[in-house]
Amino acid sequence: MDTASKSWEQKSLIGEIIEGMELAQQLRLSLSTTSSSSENTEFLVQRILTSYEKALLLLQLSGSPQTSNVDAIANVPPESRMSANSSPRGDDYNHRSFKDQQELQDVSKKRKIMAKWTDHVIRVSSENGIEGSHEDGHNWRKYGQKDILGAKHPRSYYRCTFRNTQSCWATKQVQRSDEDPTIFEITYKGKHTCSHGSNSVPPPPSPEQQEKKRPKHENMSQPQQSQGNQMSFPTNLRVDTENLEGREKMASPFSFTSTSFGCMMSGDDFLSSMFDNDNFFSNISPSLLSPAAGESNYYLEPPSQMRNIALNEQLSESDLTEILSANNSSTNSPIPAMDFTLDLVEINPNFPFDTPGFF
DNA sequence: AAAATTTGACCTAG
DNA sequence: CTAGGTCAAATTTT
Repeated sequence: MDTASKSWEQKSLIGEIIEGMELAQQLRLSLSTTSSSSENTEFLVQRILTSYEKALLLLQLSGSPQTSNVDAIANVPPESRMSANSSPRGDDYNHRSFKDQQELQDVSKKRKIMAKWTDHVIRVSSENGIEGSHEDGHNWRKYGQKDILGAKHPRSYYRCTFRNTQSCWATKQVQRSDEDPTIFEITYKGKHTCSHGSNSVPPPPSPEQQEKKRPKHENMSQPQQSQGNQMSFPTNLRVDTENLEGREKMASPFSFTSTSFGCMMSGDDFLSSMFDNDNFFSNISPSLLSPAAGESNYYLEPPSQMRNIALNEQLSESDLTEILSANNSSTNSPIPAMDFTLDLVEINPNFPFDTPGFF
């Protein structure tokens, strides 16, 4: 009950923070890569900030017990965002299953919310031999493969493993580059609504090699925890984020960009500016924003459903500590209502936090 | 046995 | 009709 929801918040929060961390690392990598486009970095920055915003929100919410977490989040947006987006269930395949009578209704509903989901492409190249490196921290299940006209390699389709359990409609497509077999273009569609931001089971990263699935030269002797999945980007792995969701959204990212990391701005300013930002709340629960969503009554499943895959995972200690200490040094804890007790230790005894002044 | 992948059929937009 | 995307049964992997 109480404990349950609490831990739900904690999980979400931690998930967000971790994601932000990972993204930050990607950004760093991207920055160090000679060929990083500003678009690319901007995109990453935006995502990072999003994560932190959400985390902050969660903190806020957990501070004020009145509001029921999610609802609160959904309502928070005062008047700024959701101008052009808020595109819930834009899924493409709801045709087959019930095309009897529901279809009609569904269609009318769909018209309303038909917009498109986030969509971005990144190019990943593993120039060394590190395949399976592309782990984005999510669990994907392959559901199809298609030969594409003119492309030498087939395109594979993945969707979130938790699609059914948590109605997470995120999907991605992976296409190997024609000439450079080392480069994969990964197109992400939709946002993850599942509770597995990046922490979850050790992802057996094996995106797209149907031709040669490298056996496992694995060593399961890692004394520590498994770790090393997503972010352990080998230095020669290039991630190239490219597009985007063609919208003006990217035009003016944020006002608090560069500052936010080293030392976020102080309290109120930060919070208010984060509300000014846009569309994030819209992804939190599409269904909340558009009741029309229909059949699914199971978005945001009850806490009970999420097992405790919580966070006993793999954050590379070194990195984590790095970031934490960085924050630490900046000393001003920006969050006003920061009484949140994040007992990571309880959740995960092995958690690498040695940082004394953690938070 | 359960979960994930393969793969050809099926569906829809253009 | 074609190409791209998805389904779902069969198959493989865990």
